[in-house]
Amino acid sequence: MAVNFSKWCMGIRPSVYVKDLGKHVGKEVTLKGWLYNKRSSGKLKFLIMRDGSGYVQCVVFKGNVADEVFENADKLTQESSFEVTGKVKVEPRSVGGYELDATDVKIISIAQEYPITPKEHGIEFLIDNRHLWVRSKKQIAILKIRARIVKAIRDFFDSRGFVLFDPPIITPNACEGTSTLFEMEYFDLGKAYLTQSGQLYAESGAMALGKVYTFGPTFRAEKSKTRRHLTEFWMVEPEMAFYDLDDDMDLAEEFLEYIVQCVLTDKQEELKELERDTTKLECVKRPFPRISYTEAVELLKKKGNDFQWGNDFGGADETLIGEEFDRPVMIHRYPSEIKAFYMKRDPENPKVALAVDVIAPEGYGEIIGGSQREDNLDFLLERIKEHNLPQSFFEWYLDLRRFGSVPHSGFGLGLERTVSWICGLDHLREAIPFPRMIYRNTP
RNA sequence: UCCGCGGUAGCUCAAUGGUAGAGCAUGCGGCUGUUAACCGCAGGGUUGCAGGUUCGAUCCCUGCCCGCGGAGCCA
Repeated sequence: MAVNFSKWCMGIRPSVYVKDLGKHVGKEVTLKGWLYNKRSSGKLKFLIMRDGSGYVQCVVFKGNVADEVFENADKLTQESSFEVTGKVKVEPRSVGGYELDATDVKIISIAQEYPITPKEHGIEFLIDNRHLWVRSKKQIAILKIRARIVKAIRDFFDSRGFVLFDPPIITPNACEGTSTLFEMEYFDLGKAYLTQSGQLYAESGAMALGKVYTFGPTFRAEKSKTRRHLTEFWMVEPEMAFYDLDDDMDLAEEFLEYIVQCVLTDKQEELKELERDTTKLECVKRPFPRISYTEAVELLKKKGNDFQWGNDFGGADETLIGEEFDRPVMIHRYPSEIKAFYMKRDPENPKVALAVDVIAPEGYGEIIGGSQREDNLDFLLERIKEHNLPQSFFEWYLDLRRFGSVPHSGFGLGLERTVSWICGLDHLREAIPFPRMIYRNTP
């Protein structure tokens, strides 16, 4: 019996995407996408199609097509979906360098009046329409760079013997005991919280697998209202057995260099769309400057900032320090009092912790926070008491010191801050598809 | 929570104590090379809400609501 295979084998997916038009010069192709913009000149229409992969200008000339085709082109409104068939030609006058000489235009769906016009809009309006705003050129460029950064992060660790180790999102207590967390009722077990960090769990993973990394969303219920904060953000946290603070810093700088160089190599077009000054990114090469907290305080004082040893740096302080260098700067050995309970104190100076923060250049602030972890059971018990943390919640964590404790270190990198810095954004809300902020959880 | 700024057409903004204006978007018309195209015409408004002052308030005053930016906290 004859079977009509074509009925089952042919879907509706496009056979050609805009980014590949260079391979089809002189040939007729059919593209599917949305109308980005339209200009018309009587008998001549220019349709700018976007299909997610790129943009191409399609020329519809009344004399060359059926009346119905020309009418279809006329009916298309901004963001209407359509299919266009035509011959690909090289055209320097056209954006992207190629152009489609249309022979057929099929309407898929006419868009209603599209709210995001080619003129300027306010940020509130754009965020209200975030689900549509992601179709805009700059947003597409940012989202593509974000995806490339995520791939660079995974590639970096996967190719260096790290194992992905997923921590829980729902936790029974605050990991570090400092931040305000999102609270929930967990059946009959009482209150539970959305995680603020996977780090403590990652330590368990490092004791099992040697080198691990966690990568996922984390949550902070702080009422932060600045361009540097989101309530939901992504963090990658490597954790390594038998790494001290120096090893930790070596890894952090190699990691950042790798991410930036990947974006520079693969995302030139997107960086250009964002008008990013790439010479600033090209500087991001090892070695990064390493200064102690104490040296950073002296630097601030020299710059006329009346900063007291023992305080934590604010955003303005970080910017001042960052300005001194053309690449990320690593600040290590912070006062232990302003750092988390699990950070190991420096045996040579117990007033400071073996911690490191990496400050991005150009005022982007802290993108990495890390440390060597306290591996001594007794010291860790002391810290937990000092911080007034409930020891019972940390028994499992203390077990990691009871059963074959080793020196170990790790750090956390904030994904959106990294995206924001590399893209040169002025607010974190554009670095994630759907930002969650104190006064906004929609769309 | 504190400090500062704002709310006028679908969007971005302007204006004056005396009938509310532009650009974009939308509709119609024009143009064979446009690049946020351009030109002409048209529709589109309870000026955030509630009071007060005034002959008259979008404008001045009071309160409230909403938003934005910054601080603290942090990635």
